[in-house]
Amino acid sequence: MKPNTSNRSRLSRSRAAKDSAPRRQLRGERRIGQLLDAAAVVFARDGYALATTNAIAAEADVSPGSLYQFFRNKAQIAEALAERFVQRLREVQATIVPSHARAQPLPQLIDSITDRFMSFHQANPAFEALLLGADTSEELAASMQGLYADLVARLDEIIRSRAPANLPIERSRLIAEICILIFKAMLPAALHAEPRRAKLLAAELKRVLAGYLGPVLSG
Amino acid sequence: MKPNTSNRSRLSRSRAAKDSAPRRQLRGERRIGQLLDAAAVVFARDGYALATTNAIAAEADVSPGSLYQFFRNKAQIAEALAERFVQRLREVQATIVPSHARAQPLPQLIDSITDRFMSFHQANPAFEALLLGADTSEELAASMQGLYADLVARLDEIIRSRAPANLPIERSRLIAEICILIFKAMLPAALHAEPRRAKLLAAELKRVLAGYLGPVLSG
Amino acid sequence: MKPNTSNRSRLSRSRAAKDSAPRRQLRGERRIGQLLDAAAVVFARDGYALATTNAIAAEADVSPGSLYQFFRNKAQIAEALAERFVQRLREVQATIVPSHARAQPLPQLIDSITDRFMSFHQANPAFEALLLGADTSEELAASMQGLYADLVARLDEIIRSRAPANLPIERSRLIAEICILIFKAMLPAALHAEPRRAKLLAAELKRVLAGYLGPVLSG
Amino acid sequence: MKPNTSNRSRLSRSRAAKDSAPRRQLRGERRIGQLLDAAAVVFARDGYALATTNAIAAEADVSPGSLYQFFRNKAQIAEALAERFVQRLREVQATIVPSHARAQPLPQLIDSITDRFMSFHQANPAFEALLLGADTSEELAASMQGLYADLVARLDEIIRSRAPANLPIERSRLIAEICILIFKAMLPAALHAEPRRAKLLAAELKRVLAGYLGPVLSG
DNA sequence: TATGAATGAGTGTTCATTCAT
DNA sequence: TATGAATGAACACTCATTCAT
Repeated sequence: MKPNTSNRSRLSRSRAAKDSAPRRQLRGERRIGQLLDAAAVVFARDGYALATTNAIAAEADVSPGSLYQFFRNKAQIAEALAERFVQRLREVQATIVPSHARAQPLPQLIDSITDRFMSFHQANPAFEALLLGADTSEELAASMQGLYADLVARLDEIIRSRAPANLPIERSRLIAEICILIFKAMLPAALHAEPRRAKLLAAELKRVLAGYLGPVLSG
Repeated sequence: MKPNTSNRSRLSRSRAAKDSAPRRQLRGERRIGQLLDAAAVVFARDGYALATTNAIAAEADVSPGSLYQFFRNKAQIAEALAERFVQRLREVQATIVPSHARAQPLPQLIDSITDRFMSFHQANPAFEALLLGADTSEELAASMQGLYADLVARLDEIIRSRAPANLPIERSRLIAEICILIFKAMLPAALHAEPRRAKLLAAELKRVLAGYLGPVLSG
Repeated sequence: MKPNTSNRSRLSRSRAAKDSAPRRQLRGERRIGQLLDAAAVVFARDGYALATTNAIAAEADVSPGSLYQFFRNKAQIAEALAERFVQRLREVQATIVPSHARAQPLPQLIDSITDRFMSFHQANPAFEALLLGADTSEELAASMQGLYADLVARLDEIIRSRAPANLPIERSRLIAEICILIFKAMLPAALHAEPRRAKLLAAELKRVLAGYLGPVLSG
Repeated sequence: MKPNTSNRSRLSRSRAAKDSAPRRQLRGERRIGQLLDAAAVVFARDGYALATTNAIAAEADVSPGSLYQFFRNKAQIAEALAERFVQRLREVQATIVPSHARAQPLPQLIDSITDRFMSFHQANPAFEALLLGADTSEELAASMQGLYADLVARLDEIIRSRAPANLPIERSRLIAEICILIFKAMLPAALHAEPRRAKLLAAELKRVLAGYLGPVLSG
């Protein structure tokens, strides 16, 4: 969310006195928002590799030059967008309260969690493009990796809260990772299928997870 | 397997095979092989979208024009490569004998099948790029779709051979599809991980499948 | 006259014209002018088919990319150039006043009209390349067709103003078309000949037209 | 008709003793015939500039390499084809007997001549492509120029045979040239029009020529 | 002599990025 | 700060021509 810092910090310091600075900054944030919205649309439509910065600028109703006022390059747009998704995902995660999680029967828990993430993806189709765009920058990969680690940690926490105490830490972490991998796997199929099939796939996904987690957790 | 036919067929049909023709033809086949090998390297390295035909030609130590003697365009290279993978995969499939499959205990069956496919992917890393390259041509997509359908059918057959007779056909098909999806999901993680972790992931994958299939099959 | 609209319209509509916008727009128009001038030179020199967009860009002292900021493709350059010729030709046509036309003796009328068009072609040698480039786009063909229709209509009008009232409409139209065909035919010969011969050819052209129109018109 | 002479003469001399030489030569002539037929088809279809040597070779059911055994380059194919047309045209010309020509009334004479040439063009559509392909080689241009000169001379002869004796030579030549120009002008229009319109145009063409020649010749 | 693979400069076009205004 | 023209290297692909066989 602080893109192109190297260029801007020097400037912003020397202008801090002017009273129009905050407004300008605000305008900048709004522009960044516009651009990320546009990027989300374009990435979702064309995929990361085929998306063009000009298309993003056009979608944002902004000149190509303007885009580069806020982002160093195409990769950084994806990174910023990923960061935004991270924040939104954190909000989704926040709705999963461990204390609740412990109280529910397993199938119900799986249900509620998968449903939450599924609808997050439905609402943010560009996230998938970023997730799958394997050829993006290292920084984006790192960003996604961070997000992934967060998710894993969260899920790990939930798993551990229901698992027998003697479950090794490495194993619970691995299980968490696997669950996310499985989810990621079924996501594109479920998202792009027609509704009837999508429902079937979602139901099956839950069965898979239940079958996997059942033996480990207290059901 | 006879690429760029459109350019060549008119000639080849009406001309009798001369003395040196077979050798020349051989040279052509070898070139096609070289080119596909090169394409596999480049696709695996850069992904389909970022791979350039010039890079493929260079990797094959061939001029760009030469490449187009055998392939109509970039997409057709991917298609031919996919076709090649399809054939290799069919060979892998052929080693999975249903009668054997019925005789084994479930975990062992899962083991042997996943190991086979896993090592196929290890040996053919470009296959992943084609599998994931969402923006490829429709024909390639169709080709991959055909391959996918074959796989599903095969797996379905095995599942049905072990499942209770009253398992609805649609459900066994769906289960087969899900198994493949799961496998596809874990593939990149397992392939790109360091060996120790790869082994862990593979083991976990088998647990997932066992957990999923166990309740359905007699095992 | 607003080339490459498809790329630009989305932006330009929703953005208010800023202070320096008109100057920039002016620069754009000037560039378009430069490019069309360059295209005229290259088309005249090499013909449409052999003319390359890079050559046009080079002739205009502009990068190849720049050219595509204003024109979608090679065909559109030709179209824009044709449009420009159409406008210039319309101005030429405007100098042919029907009332005058009626008053003059036939040979003098033919003289003035052919001279006008002849010098138009001398001043715009690229027009010939476009007129003759059979393999150009459909849109260009349509554009030229429209121009042709205009010319025919104009000439038809003049012919009818001098012809006996019972001359069938279809016939006067046909005569107009023939006149233009003849003119078109003699054009390249006259344009590329050395001045002395050019004069002879022009004189002969007038005789041809007079010989053709004389019996039909009251002259 | 002696293409690529520089390469071949040396060879053929040293092989003249072998008794299979004539047969080989015969085969060569046949190949050249095939290639020129193919070139005619392709030039007529695509125009000179867009025609490719590979397309010609394919149309002739011959390899690209073979083509270059007989022709130095693309331009030379056109030249050879032009030469062939010249010969065929000479045959057409031969059917126009000056003694007959003198005996006929002018309109009838014009009729018979234009009809002959018109049907020649209908039978040899590639000739038009060569005639119009302004961007071809200088040698082809020269070839066409020679053909043109022949035609002019022939027509000139006919004109002079009917004209008053005091008609200056330069003028009769010019008249002949103009007639051919006019014919050339109306040709494409007439050839590519639908039959009804083609007939109208042909009739009009004759009127033009009659109107032009009438005052000069004894009708 | 015939083949068809091989060449490589060149084509039209794109697009991430920069720059003058 | 915003604009959009400008850039130029790169891309997919073509084709006249050559060359090994």
